[in-house]
Amino acid sequence: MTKPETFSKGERTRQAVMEAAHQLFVDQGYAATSMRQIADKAGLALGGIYNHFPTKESIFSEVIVAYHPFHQVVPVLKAAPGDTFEAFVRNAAKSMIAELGRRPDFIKLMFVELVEFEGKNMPNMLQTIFPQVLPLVVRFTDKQDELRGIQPFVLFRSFLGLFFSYYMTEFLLVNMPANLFPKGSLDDFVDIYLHGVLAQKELI
Amino acid sequence: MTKPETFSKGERTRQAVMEAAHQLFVDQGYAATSMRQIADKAGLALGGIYNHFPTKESIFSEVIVAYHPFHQVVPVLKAAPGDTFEAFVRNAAKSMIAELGRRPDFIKLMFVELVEFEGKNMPNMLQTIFPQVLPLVVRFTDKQDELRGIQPFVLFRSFLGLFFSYYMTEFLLVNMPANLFPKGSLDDFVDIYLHGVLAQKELI
DNA sequence: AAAATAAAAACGAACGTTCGTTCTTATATT
DNA sequence: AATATAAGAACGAACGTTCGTTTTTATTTT
Repeated sequence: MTKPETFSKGERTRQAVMEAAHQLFVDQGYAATSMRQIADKAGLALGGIYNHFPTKESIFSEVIVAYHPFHQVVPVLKAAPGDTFEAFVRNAAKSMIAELGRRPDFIKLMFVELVEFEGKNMPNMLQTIFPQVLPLVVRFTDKQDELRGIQPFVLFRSFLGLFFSYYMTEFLLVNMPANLFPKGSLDDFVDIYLHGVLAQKELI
Repeated sequence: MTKPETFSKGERTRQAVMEAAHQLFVDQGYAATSMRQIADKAGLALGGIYNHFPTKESIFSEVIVAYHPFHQVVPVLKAAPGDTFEAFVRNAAKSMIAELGRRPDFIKLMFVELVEFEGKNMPNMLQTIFPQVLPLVVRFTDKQDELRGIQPFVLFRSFLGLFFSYYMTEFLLVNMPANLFPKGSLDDFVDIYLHGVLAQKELI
């Protein structure tokens, strides 16, 4: 008598609504997406949605939480193996980019929230995730002896910033006409970061 | 009789409409901003707008072009002084962050466009700016002898990425509750970048 | 197992409101 | 006098939400 493997009818359409809404929000933004579009895409009538969600905003709230990429990214960073700082960075960067790469919708979703809900009291992606992400800074403190005495927070922030920007530009380059900007390799970025923070010593 | 210093009445209200629209788009996004709000903020009646702009979209197009931050950033990067690569990077980073800091609306405006107009054929900020930005890569090629043999494009992209992410996180941290993340200093980022790309040698 | 009852879910028309745009009329500007 | 601009009422379409009702699913009673 464990958790039922089969979802109830209600639960299934609830999921369908959220998935449809997620796609539309990512494609068009929040305000430009209508309840009718959501209903059509989810395959039910307009009024039926309101058996599962009280308002349009509540759908967005739940989508934000459910499709939060840190559900995948945080554990990956937390568990990235590596005896040395270098090994950790190489593994962590690769895993993080790989996980994010599976979620090309993430940036759009984050931007939609930033653009259309900033200032309103909504479950904020960044605010809700910072408490989760912050403990990861320990992984940048316990190998201090190999580094050039940079503050752990700066280490962490530059790590996230550099590789997030790699992910973001990679995403943007895909949507560019022609290859104005040649795609790069992640290894180059890892290389730059490691040379940037490690004490002068041999690198692999 | 050169260009008139005094703007005609029409030109002045035209500017007022654009400024009002810009503020509202940045605050609320495009779809969530109504023509009536724009009219109110610009201080004229709804119908009056249509003497100057044919559609709401046309207002957005012109706002995008007029408020494009690269009008300030590109020249700054192009002219950043520096005999050595290190001096150039230090000056360029500082100037770029300073210029962007004067335009906290930029990120929002870029995101609004990305979120609400991607796919539609509009004057795209990134697409129109890449041709302008691309020539700047030469500043990363003519000092190759000081560097560790990294491809110029990778140099450039990691430079932009690292410092743009610095700017963006600085922007986000301001809108954060409390100081979950301590603010950093730009110098740390410059330091990391320089160690990351320079050949092993003394740094200032 | 069958029948009766309750609960959940789906429907689609209709509500009042707001949207972008157009139109007509009045007022400044030149 | 001619032109450009402002005003604001009017338009139909679309918006999010509510409504009463029907249909489906689940639970209880025989």
